[in-house]
Amino acid sequence: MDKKGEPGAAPRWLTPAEQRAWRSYLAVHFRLDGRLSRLLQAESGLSGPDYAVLVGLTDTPDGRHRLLDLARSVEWEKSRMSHHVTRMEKRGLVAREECAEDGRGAWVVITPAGREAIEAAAPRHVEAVRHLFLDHLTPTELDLLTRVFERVTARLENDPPSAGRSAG
Amino acid sequence: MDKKGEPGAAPRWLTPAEQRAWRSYLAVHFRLDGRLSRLLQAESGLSGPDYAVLVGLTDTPDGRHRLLDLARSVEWEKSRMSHHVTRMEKRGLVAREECAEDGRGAWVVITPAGREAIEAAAPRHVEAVRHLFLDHLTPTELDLLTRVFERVTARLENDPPSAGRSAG
DNA sequence: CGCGCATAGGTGACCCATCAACCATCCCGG
DNA sequence: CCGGGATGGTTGATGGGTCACCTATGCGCG
Repeated sequence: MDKKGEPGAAPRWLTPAEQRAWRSYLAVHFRLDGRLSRLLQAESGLSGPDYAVLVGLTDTPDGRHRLLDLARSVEWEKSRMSHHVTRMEKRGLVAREECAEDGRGAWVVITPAGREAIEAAAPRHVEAVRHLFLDHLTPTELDLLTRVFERVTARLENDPPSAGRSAG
Repeated sequence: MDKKGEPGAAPRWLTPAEQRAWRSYLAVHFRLDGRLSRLLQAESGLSGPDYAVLVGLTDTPDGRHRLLDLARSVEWEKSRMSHHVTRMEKRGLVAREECAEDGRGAWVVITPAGREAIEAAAPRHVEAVRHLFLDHLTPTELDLLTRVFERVTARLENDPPSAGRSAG
């Protein structure tokens, strides 16, 4: 990461403080991700994506969502959701149902087995999130982190993928 | 994410502030990741992992590392590194060489093409990291984030994967 | 009504990551 | 000098993610 010189386009390398910040972010990102998904898998037989889908489904009273809505709620593309639902269907965690109002549509419904799975998984997962992350922040830090990250997310959203900078 | 009641084991759900913090973290994580890797791919024809490998290789003067060292430097398992090196080898970005000192060993060496690739990619990538993330933090925030994240990483490291909590 | 575009969803190919073996070498003790 | 564990690295199966493309339905407009 620390490259020197190389002028010509004057790349503006990161300052040491920026580097450190960025690397610390990456480190948390990688480790936390790995730990949480391995725990989830080991303790509940669910992958991170499985968990996300089931959480998405349980936030509606009847445990059903249109496929694309569900995809949007966890920020996936429809094709990923379609593939994933197919796999989860085979494992009996969710089911597809036809949609009367819209002939092209499909409902994704959580099955009793799916409900059991997430009800077993959720408390442990929440514990892990606390234990591995939240518990190490003071309330002040938690608050600041929230504000910063919400701001970053907002900026990411009104800066459309292909614009912003650089000709490309 | 907001589940209620469900006593019996008294799961300690997240407080609203904690939920917000956690969700803001996840949002940044997903979006930033997606954006950065798509940019890298589009502008330089490198994936995130490709970039990480090349960066790892260029931090030594002769652009070579033992496979396992390289894996450790980017926090991968050896098998992932082996597979990835195989693919990058086919694309001419790196090469494998036999290791004289240790008969089982293998060197991974960056090729001239690899060097070109990363020298083209790095400035753009750094710009993107700034533009999408660092530029939205004040120096104070940057600093606090660094401290918090370094602390979290440290805790993750001395809390071994299978210990810490919960019977299982 | 019929054209055409937009939208909901599915599919297959390809790449990537993980896991569980596996092989070779090194090194230590006897 | 041999047996065995540790170490360095590879491989193949499998599940997951992305992309490009395809189908079918909905919907507006002339």
